[in-house]
Amino acid sequence: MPKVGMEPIRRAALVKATIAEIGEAGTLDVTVSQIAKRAGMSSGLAHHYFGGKDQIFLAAMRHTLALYAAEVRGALSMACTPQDRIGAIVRASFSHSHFQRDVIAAWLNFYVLAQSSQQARHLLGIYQRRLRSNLIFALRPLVGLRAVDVAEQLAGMIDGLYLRQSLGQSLVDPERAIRHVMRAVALELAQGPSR
Amino acid sequence: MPKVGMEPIRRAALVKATIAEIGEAGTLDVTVSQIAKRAGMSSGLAHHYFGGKDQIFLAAMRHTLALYAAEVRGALSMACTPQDRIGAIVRASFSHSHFQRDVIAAWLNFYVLAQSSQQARHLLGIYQRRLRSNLIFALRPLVGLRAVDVAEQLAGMIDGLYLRQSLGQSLVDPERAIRHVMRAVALELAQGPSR
Amino acid sequence: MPKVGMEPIRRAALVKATIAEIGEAGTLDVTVSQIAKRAGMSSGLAHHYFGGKDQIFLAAMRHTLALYAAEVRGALSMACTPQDRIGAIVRASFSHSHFQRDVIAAWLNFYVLAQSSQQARHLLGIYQRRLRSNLIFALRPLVGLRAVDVAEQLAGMIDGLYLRQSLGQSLVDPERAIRHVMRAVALELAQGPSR
Amino acid sequence: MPKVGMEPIRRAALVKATIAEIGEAGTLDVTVSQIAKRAGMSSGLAHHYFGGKDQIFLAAMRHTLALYAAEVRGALSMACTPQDRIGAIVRASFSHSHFQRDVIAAWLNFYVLAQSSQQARHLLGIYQRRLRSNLIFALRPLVGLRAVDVAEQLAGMIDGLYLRQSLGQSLVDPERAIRHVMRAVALELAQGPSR
DNA sequence: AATGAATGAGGATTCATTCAT
DNA sequence: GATGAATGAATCCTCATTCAT
Repeated sequence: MPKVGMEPIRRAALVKATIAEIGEAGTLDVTVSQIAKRAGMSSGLAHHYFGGKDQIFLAAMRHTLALYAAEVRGALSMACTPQDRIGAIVRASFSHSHFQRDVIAAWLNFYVLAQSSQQARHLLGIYQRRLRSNLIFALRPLVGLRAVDVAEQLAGMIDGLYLRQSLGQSLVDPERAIRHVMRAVALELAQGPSR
Repeated sequence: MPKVGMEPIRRAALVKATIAEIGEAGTLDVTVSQIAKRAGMSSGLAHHYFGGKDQIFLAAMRHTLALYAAEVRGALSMACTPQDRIGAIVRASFSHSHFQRDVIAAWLNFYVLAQSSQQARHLLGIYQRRLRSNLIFALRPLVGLRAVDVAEQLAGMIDGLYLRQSLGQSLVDPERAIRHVMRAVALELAQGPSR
Repeated sequence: MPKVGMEPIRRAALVKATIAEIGEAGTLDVTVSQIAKRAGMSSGLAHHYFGGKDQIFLAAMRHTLALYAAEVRGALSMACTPQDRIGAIVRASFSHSHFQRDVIAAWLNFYVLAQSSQQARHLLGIYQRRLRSNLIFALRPLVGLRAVDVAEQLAGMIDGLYLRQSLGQSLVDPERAIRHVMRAVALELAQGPSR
Repeated sequence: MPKVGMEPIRRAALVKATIAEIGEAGTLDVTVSQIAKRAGMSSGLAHHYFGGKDQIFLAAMRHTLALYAAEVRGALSMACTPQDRIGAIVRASFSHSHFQRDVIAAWLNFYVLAQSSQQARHLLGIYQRRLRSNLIFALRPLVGLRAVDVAEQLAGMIDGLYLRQSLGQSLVDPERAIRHVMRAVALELAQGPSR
């Protein structure tokens, strides 16, 4: 069964399996064996490629964050006006691929991991700062000095609405979440720029 | 060494130790022995009183939620106007006792626990519904039909700003969080009631 | 089955089992489970008392060294003349309890352990220095300045004859080993003191 | 990349790497991968050539023993008198190539291996018997019937002094060891032949 | 000939839980 | 009521060995 050039394929399979497994269990308490099995390989191989459970988790986190970042970047690239930019960010945050029960649960667990893992904290910090700066950049022309405050407000609302889905008994509804955020944006914009 | 009437004291000590331990570790991966030791007793006794680790966690969660609920209730009881009520809820959500690194981390972990524990999910559901209904009740007179939407918006913002603190490298700043939420409230109220 | 005050008993049983197991296997490649089983307890308990495999090995080594030291001390306490002292040391080195296939094999393995374990090296260093200084002390009155050289010679012979038994197909013969060493001693003493 | 006629080169590289690795680690707990890597090849190839880890160890041992034997043989071939023969054996035992920290550690580990491996024991037995018979042969003309006893004495001293170097914190000093053994020889010879 | 991908058994270690005292 | 001794299942990780390429 040994093949050559399998490394990227194996790694991708493991990352995907990790997210799925965490999402399904709702916990980081998944075993390497479970992950490996879902990815169609032995636990030994998982260790071979990643060196340990921690590294597997971090890789999964990196992947998740990268997917999100790519989604935001793609949406932003098509935005012409500041208003569009804000909409792009919000919509990407609740996009189909990002806004699924499993992924949300994994994301939540990454927040927890960040409490005890230096590296996880670092990764999540990058996400948070990027979201913040993307928002500020888009808001500056519209609300001037209030941009920082509004960005924090919106970032909080995005994260919070996202988080609250992890428990939602009802089906997740991205449109509803998007509408909530955009409503707050509209009200702020209506105030015009500060200074 | 056996004493009578110790049960409530022991239980309280264990609950407190559990929150502290989870908060410090940033994880639910704390051992019963650690918790018991911090509470000044043997692990066996912890089991004796709670029956198992899960029950200890649930008790800690119940306690945390009850504290928060009491804080909200207390604040609400002094509020006269709808506006006051909203302010009371927001302020309670970021109150001193509730808005500390340790407690926030524990809270975050309870969200995670809720993914895999029916009972934890139930408890957290109560919290979410209560927050939502408290907000709706206060908002109804002010924004009419929009109350539900605004309540969800605000609940999301509260949870999100709260959550974002768990990673914040900077010191937690309740006033700033409160200001963000109240600003959104003000803008909504300025629209007047719908219908 | 839990009892109180078992710790010293358990520890002693584990130490004894460790030496027996190493002796029988001829290797440090024995599992904690094997040791624990031979000592009549679970592997978990072995860890509980010693904290890890390394610590178990070190304890076994310490015990072995202590036994030897006690044997030497006892023999020395009854020696009146320098000659007696030398005889006591040599005889203790090949005493019944010390000169058995199992114990010799364990001892040999401790030498190996000392190559990679700082602590084991430390322990063995103590043994070597003590043997050396005991010999020098006894030899000084008899051979004067040559004491150091003769001590090293004898120490080497003792260790070497001891070591060679670990492979001996023939039955180990302490008397023969003792005779070899004492013969070398006699020849040196016949030279009289230097300077 | 496959080449022909590589076998002897590969085998030699592996043997050398094995001794170096064991010497460095101070343990037989080295992996085949480590050895293969040091020898500049894959672990698979190491298995291909030797069939298994045990065989690699045995080959390394055989090589080490052969080197020593060659050294002794070479030295003996230039010895004319029985005294010279003894000196040759002793000097070879502490020759530069043989008396290095790494090699000594490997040698010690081979002693351990001999406890659990029939074949290793066999190899070491050959070494021991050869040393013994070489000594007896050289001693017979000088000490007559005492040859056997003296040979055992000297063999013990050689092995013991060699062994003690493996722990020596001080630099290894072959001259000193040689002097110790030769001193014992001189004293015995001074007694003249028995019977 | 050579690689390194892949497996899977084995072992140290941890920990919730039980229970004799 | 209280302890902590004791168990054993569970998990991470390592590594010899095999084998497709």
